[in-house]
Amino acid sequence: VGSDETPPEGARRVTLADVAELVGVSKSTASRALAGDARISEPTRTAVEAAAITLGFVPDASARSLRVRSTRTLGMLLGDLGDPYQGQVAAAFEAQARLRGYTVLFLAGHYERDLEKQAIATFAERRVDGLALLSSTVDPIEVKTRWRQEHVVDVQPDAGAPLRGGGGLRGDPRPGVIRTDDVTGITALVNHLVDGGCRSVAYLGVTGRTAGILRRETARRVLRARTGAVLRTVEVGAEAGEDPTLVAEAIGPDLPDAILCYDDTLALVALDGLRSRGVRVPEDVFVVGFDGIPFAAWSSPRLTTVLTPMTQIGRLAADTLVLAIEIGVMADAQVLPVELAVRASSTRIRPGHVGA
Amino acid sequence: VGSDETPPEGARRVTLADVAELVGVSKSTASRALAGDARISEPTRTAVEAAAITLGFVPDASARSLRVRSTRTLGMLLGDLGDPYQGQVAAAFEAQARLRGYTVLFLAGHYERDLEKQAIATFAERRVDGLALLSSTVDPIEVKTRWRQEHVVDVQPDAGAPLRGGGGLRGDPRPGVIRTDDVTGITALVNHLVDGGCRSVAYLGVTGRTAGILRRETARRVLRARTGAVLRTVEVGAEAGEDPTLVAEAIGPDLPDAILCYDDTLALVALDGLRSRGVRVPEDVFVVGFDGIPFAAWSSPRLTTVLTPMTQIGRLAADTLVLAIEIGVMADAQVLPVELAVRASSTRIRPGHVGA
DNA sequence: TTGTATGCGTTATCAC
DNA sequence: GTGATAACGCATACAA
Repeated sequence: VGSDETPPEGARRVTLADVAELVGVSKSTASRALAGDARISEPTRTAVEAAAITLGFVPDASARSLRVRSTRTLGMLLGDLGDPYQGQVAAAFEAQARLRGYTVLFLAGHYERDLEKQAIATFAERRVDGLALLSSTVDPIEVKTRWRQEHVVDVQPDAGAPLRGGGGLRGDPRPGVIRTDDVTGITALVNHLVDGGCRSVAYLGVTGRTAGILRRETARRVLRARTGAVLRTVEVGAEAGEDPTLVAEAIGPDLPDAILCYDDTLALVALDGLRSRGVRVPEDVFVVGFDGIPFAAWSSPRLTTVLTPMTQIGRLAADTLVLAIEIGVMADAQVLPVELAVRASSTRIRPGHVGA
Repeated sequence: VGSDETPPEGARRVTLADVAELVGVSKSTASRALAGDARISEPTRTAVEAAAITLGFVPDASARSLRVRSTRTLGMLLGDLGDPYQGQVAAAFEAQARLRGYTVLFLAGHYERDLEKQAIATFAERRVDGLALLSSTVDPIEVKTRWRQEHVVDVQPDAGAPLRGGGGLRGDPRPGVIRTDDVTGITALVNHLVDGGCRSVAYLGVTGRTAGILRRETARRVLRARTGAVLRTVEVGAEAGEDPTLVAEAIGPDLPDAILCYDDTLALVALDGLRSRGVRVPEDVFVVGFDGIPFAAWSSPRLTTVLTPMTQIGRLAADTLVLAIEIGVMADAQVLPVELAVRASSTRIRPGHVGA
C-alpha cells in the first residue's frame, strides 16, 4: 500500500503506525511506550510521547477493546435519569467509575419491559464489563442468566425474594445486591408516627411499580404489631404521580392520621395537592416520605423522611462492580444504614418562630 | 428473545463465524443476512437468523465500530447528573438518541476544567459520533477545534459572544447552538416584578458558574430601563448553594423587594433559608426562579419562574446532532420559547383558600 | 530493549 | 446470490 501517498483532504485519522513511523520505531514499540511498559528505554519513550503529541494521536478505544476483550465500560440500567433520586445515585456511580478508570453507559428503561429488554441487548452488544440495575422491573436473576458473567449488581432491588419469611433482609445471601436497610428505616418511621399519636396510616404508592412493596409490607407489619391497625393503601397511576390534584383525589376525603409515601417526590406532590384542598400539614394530617432528596429538606413544611446514602450507594455499586471485574469475585449482599429525619411535616408542636 | 434456551456456558464468545459455520455459509453471507441485505435469498436469511438465535449470537459493537468507523454513540458533557434540570435534559437526550439508533455516553464535568478536559479526551478516544455540551465551563469553540468534525452542539451556552451588543440572541448565527430565549424570559420576569411594585431587585447567583451571567445582565438592563434602579448582585459559593442558612446569610439583613435567582433549585433553597430567618414570602420579599423544574410548582409558596422546555431541549439536541452526523450539515442556532409562570411567591394577594 | 507476526470480530471490495 | 479476502487500529506472544 502506498504509504507515501498524501492523504486526501479527508484528513485521515492519525494512528499508532503514524507516530511509530515518525519516531522511526515499530508499532509495538510505540504501543508499549505509550502504555508505560517498563522495558522501553527512556529516550525512545520520550520520543514516542513527543511524536504522539505532535501528531495529535488519540488511541482508538474500539480497536483496543476488540483486542483486549474489555471495554472498560460499565452499564447502568435505570428507570429515569430525570428522577432526583436516581440522578443522584447515577452521578455518584459515574464519578466513582471514572475514578476507577471506567466509563459508564446509562440506559433508561422507563419502567417498561420492552425498553429494558432492548437496553440489556444494547449492553450486551457494547460488551460492557459490568452492569448495574437500578429501578428496573426486569428480574435480575433473568439478566444474570442471559448474561454469562456474574458481573451484575442489583441496586435497591425491591421485589420477590426479600419478602419471603417477612423477617427483613439482614444477611441476604444473594451476591451482588446493594441496598439500604429499608426495613429498619420504615420501622423507625412507623414507630415515630405511632409515638406521635397516629392510629390510622395510609401508604401512598405508584401503581405497577414493583419497587415499594417491601416498604409497604414492612409498614403494614410494623403498624399492626404496634397498634393492631390495618394499613390503608392508596395507589396513583404513574402518569398521575406528578399531578398534585390527582394525588389528593386518590387520597380521598377521609384523611388518615398519617400518609406514608413511597418516596419524597410523591410526598412533596401530596403535600401540594393537600394544600390545594385546604388540608393543613401537619395539623390535619402527617405526611412522610422516603429517600432524603435535598428538596425534602427545603419544603414547607419540611418533610420527615428516611435519609438514604444516595452517593454512597452509587459509589459502592461502582466499586463492587469493578472489584468483581478485576478480582473476579462478586461481593455478598451489602446493606447500607439509613437514618430517620424527623421534620415539621410530622411534628405536632411546630418548632421555630415561623408562622402567625 | 423469549426462547428458554440458555446461552452456552462455554468459554469462547460466539461470533459471526460460528453462525456461518452452523448454517454452512460464509461469514459474508451471515453478515449480510443479519444486516438485512436485499440480495440474500429468503431461505438463507431465515436459516442464518435461526442459527444466530440458537447460538445466542450477539454482534460485537467494538468490532463493527472499528470497521465502519462510526460508534453510533453520542457524548454529552454535563455539569452534574444529579441536578434536576440537567437530569431532565439528559433524560430527553438519551431517549431521543435511542429512538434514532444511538447510545449516549454521559460524562460529568462538575464545573471543573480538569474534569472537563479529561471528559473531552474520553469522548475522543471513544470516538463518539457527536457531542453535546451542557452546563460546562469549557469553551465550545475550543472543543470544536480540538474536535475535527463539526459534530458538536452547544446546549444553553451562557458566556461570551451572546452578550456583545446587549441586544439579545435572536438570529445568533453560530451553528450548533440550542438555547432557550432567556432574554425574553428574564424580561418578562423583571417586568412582572416591576409591575408588581418592586423597586429594588437582587440577583442571586453562584460564584464561578459562568452560566447565569446572561440572565443577570439581562435583568440588570431591563430593571434599569424600567425603573432606573440598579440590580444588586448576591453570590454564594458552589458548595454553599445547597445550604439554606448560608444562602440566607449571603442575602443579608436588608431585603430587596424581590430576589431573582439563577435557577429554581437556588430559589427553593433561598425560600427555606429566608423562612428560617422569619422572613415571609411573598409578604416581606418576592422570590422568583428560572427553569421550571417540577419541584418549583409544588413548593410553598409555589415558585414564580420561567418555564423552559427541558424535554424539548434534550430532544432537539439529539436530533440536531444526528442530523449533522447523517446529513452532514449542522443546523443554525435554534432558540426555544419560554413561558412565564406567575405563582404565589411573587403575588401580593394570596390566591385560594389556604392560610389563616 | 526492540521488531515481527498474528488476531480480535466485523464489514466491504472484489470476484464468481 | 454467495464466497474468499482484506482491512479497521491496536496489543501481545514470540523472536532477536
